Amino acid sequence: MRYEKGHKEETRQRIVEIAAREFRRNGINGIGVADVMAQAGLTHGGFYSHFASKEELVCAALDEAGRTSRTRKAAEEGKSLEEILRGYLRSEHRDHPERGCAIACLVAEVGRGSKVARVHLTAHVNRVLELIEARLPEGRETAEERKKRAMAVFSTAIGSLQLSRAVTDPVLSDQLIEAGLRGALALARLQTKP
Amino acid sequence: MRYEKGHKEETRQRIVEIAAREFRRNGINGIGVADVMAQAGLTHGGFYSHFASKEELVCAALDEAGRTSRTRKAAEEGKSLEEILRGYLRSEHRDHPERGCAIACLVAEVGRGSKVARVHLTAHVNRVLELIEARLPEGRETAEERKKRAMAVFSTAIGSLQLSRAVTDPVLSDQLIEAGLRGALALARLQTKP
DNA sequence: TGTACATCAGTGAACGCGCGTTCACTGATGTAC
DNA sequence: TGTACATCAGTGAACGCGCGTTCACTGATGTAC
Repeated sequence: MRYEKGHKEETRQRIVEIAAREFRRNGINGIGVADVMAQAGLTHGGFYSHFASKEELVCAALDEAGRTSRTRKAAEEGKSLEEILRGYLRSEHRDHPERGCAIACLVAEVGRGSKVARVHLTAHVNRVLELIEARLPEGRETAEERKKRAMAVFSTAIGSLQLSRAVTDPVLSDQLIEAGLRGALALARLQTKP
Repeated sequence: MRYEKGHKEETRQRIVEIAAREFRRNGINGIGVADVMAQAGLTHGGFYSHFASKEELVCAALDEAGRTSRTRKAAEEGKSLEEILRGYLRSEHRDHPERGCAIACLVAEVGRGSKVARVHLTAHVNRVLELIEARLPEGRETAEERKKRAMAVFSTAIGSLQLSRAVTDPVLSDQLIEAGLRGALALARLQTKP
């Protein structure tokens, strides 16, 4: 064969990594297949020997973003929930969506998109929720209550991050991040009642 | 003149209302100028006698969505924050983005878009935050603390609404809404500490 | 060892399509004389 | 009162462009004999 063994897999991986970055930066509609391929040093025609469609790339990119998520990495390193949330709700994350949380960048767009992509996003969401839940302080609550506590924490985090990115007032933007952090931390400590 | 006085204004208003609906439903990139005009019973060519560009329509639609926001309406009717949040975090709202919160639908996309559109979204965000803040239970906190409390409440609300829309598991979706509601209510009651 | 052939990742022209935008035009009405 | 002209919201063909996708092809290498 022309290329060493594993070459194609490496190329595919490179494409997926670039896509994961560019989709987060520009939105799925904001970046084209040809652009991704060019960034990988290839021409657009070769794309379809790796993927059946752009949608398939979207799914692979969502998985990749989930797999390499810094939140997950922090969790694996044994960081506490507070540390994880502080890593998530900071200006560096706000200013660099391309290497940040894919859910915050793409929830709405994926939500409007194909079922398959939504399934991949859902898997990612579930993993993050489990990760948060496992790090919640103990409490006398049911498993479902606990799960909902994690959901509220994560909702606060992605909501404030997104708002902080969209808003034009830099002071407001900073406040949103900080408010989100405090809120998420407070909810993590809290046992919500029905 | 061919048309009665005010005709053009009425047409423009019709276009803006349809755009506000369709942008929320499909995203800004998901609906074209020609489509909006067709829904208004017009042809696409006439669009540019009303607006200089699609971007201008986006701004007008964001303003319209803010102006006719059900949250704002509920607030004007004297509803409490709890009632407002219960109106926001319900399955009906999740299932009908087209007549719901434009911020939840479009934060990310507008955030990636033009400065002008972001300015209009920011104005909308500020109005919602003021509205929440004014309905927060009293507390011994600074004005800024209070404002941040409102921010955390709103972040939780839009975050959980968006997640509930994107996720494919209907049980999880319902849980996300409920968790968001409880979380937002808890944060509204809470005085977060620095 | 040398030659013919098979393989296959990647190329680049081409396709159809939808988009935002432009523009010469229409035609019903109001206005001027 | 009648005629000529001005107005202007809306029409629809056309524009250039970028997109996702297809496909015949290339050319370096491995394999068969």
